[in-house]
Amino acid sequence: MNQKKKQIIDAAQRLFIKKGFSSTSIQDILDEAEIAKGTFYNYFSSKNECLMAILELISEEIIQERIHLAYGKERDDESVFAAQMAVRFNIDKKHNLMALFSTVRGSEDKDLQAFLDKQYVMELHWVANRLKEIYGQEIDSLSYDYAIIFLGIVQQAAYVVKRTKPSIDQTEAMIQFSLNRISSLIETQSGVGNAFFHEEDFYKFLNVEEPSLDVLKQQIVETLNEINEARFPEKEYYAFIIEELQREKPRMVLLESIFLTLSKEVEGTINEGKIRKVSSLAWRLIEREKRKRLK
Amino acid sequence: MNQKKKQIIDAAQRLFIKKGFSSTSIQDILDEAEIAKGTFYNYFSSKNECLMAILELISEEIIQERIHLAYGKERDDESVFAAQMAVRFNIDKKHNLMALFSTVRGSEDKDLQAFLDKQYVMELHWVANRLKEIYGQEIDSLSYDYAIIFLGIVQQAAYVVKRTKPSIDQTEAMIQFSLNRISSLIETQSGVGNAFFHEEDFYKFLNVEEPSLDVLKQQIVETLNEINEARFPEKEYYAFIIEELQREKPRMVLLESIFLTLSKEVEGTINEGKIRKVSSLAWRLIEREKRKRLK
DNA sequence: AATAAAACTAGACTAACAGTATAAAGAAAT
DNA sequence: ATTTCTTTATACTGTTAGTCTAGTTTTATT
Repeated sequence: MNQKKKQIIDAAQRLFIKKGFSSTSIQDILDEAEIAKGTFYNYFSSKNECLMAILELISEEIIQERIHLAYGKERDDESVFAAQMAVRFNIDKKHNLMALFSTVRGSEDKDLQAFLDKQYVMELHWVANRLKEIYGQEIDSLSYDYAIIFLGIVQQAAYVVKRTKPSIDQTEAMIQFSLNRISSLIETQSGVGNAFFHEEDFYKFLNVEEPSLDVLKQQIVETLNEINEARFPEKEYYAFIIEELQREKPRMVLLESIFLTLSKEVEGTINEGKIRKVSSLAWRLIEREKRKRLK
Repeated sequence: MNQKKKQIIDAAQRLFIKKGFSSTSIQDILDEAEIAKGTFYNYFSSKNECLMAILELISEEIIQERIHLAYGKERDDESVFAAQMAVRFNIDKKHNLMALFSTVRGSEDKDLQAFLDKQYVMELHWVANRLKEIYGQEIDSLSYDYAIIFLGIVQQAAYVVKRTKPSIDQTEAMIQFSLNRISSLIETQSGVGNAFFHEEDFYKFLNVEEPSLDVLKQQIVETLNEINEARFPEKEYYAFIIEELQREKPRMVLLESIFLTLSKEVEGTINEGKIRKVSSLAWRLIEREKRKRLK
């Protein structure tokens, strides 16, 4: 990411945390970032867009952290899932984001609304798939029902906990509470009744086709090419990844491992952002491949 | 309620529905209500306060409607509860309030936040008590857990339904879905494990003591006295209520019936608002008495 | 090194807005 | 009849988002 843009985002984030979103004026951001107004509007067309950029970064951070947590562990390990769920709350806490998110939840800005809906559905997909991995493929048709119920419990519990016991960190306990309830639900009525929610519903409302595997691959290669320059020591990684993706059956295990190393390698460098992006693309690819092979 | 105040609230509500909360300026409200700026600030110190007044009215409307639905029915009738839950969604729909509520959910205004928290906790209390009535007093210690889970499911489902199938009215189906899940949860694990949430937690965070029965009675009498003027035909009702409340053991069944008739009687008159308020106070009183007698 | 293109700065400017203040007209109460 | 409260109309202050322009600095290209 561009240095100025990063500078703006950092400043904005500091201020949003400190003063809240709506009490932070654009002028405040200009002062904090020590840039001119024109520069700001060169990168963002509004405060909302700046906010979206921040939220996107955080979202990538969450995905990244979840990958690390899962690495090397069994996919049906419930405690891994619990830890992965906790990531969102911890990162929110770290960035004091709760307030930010809710600021934005009720915005009347169409773009922002669409952006949040999209993030929400991505989370929903992820939860549904993880539940399937943990409780078995037989819950398949009900996995979205369960995902919605689970997210409902977690969010509601978080809301209440935050207001009743803001001092103590109850994140773990709260997630465990929600997990107990959802697993109790799943165990007693798996396969019973019809699903109320279906995967297809979400594609429709997101207005996106699930991208094909080939499209995903191409996006990864493209992004890699953008950063693939001789002077970087990670050059071999990039070459390998691109090569591997061309294969008939890319060895996903290898790729997963490479991305993990790579994302540590570039931590703090200029490429961090792009690698994070490419890595989250790759993760989706890997997920999809695994699912395909299960069927 | 004062005529000018009502005029302002009506205008504001129309505009909030039409244009959204944050896109409605105070000037817009002045134009719509055909009043001067000074008048507005005479009644509300900000747009937020005006909004709170609107939300409060709606909240009373919901309580009122729920009372009507329950009247004469068994307290453990699940379908009554389903209908009562639907009230909130239908009224929200009627006033196009979904947007309004979420607009406000993330506000950084302290007062507004406190106001919403309070409304939320009142809803939570109500749900917890209704669940106890429906599924038996033995779920007692867990009733807040269940209430939170239930509200979580309902809200999440509503959020998703609104985005996936905004055209069809799925309110009933969605509530039934949530009810099925919560009753399945309750039946399979009632009495098992410790409660995660407790009634006391909410008193603490609301910074309110649960008002004593006497305080409730007093509030009712006071409000009644404010409207108890000779020229109103409902004079006998008021006198009777006040008298009945003085008794050692007020006959709650009588009072409930009187309030029901009374609230119909004053519909559309100048006293409607006050009666609604007094009626919701009385309802809490009646609830409390019934609970006391069960123990 | 010269030049062209871009990114950036500083600040002026407009328009919308919240909220305060005031003076005068009108209504209600005593 | 007089006082008190409410309402109006309008002016004023101060803040904000966003546009625009003219000039400067940085970066890439030849």
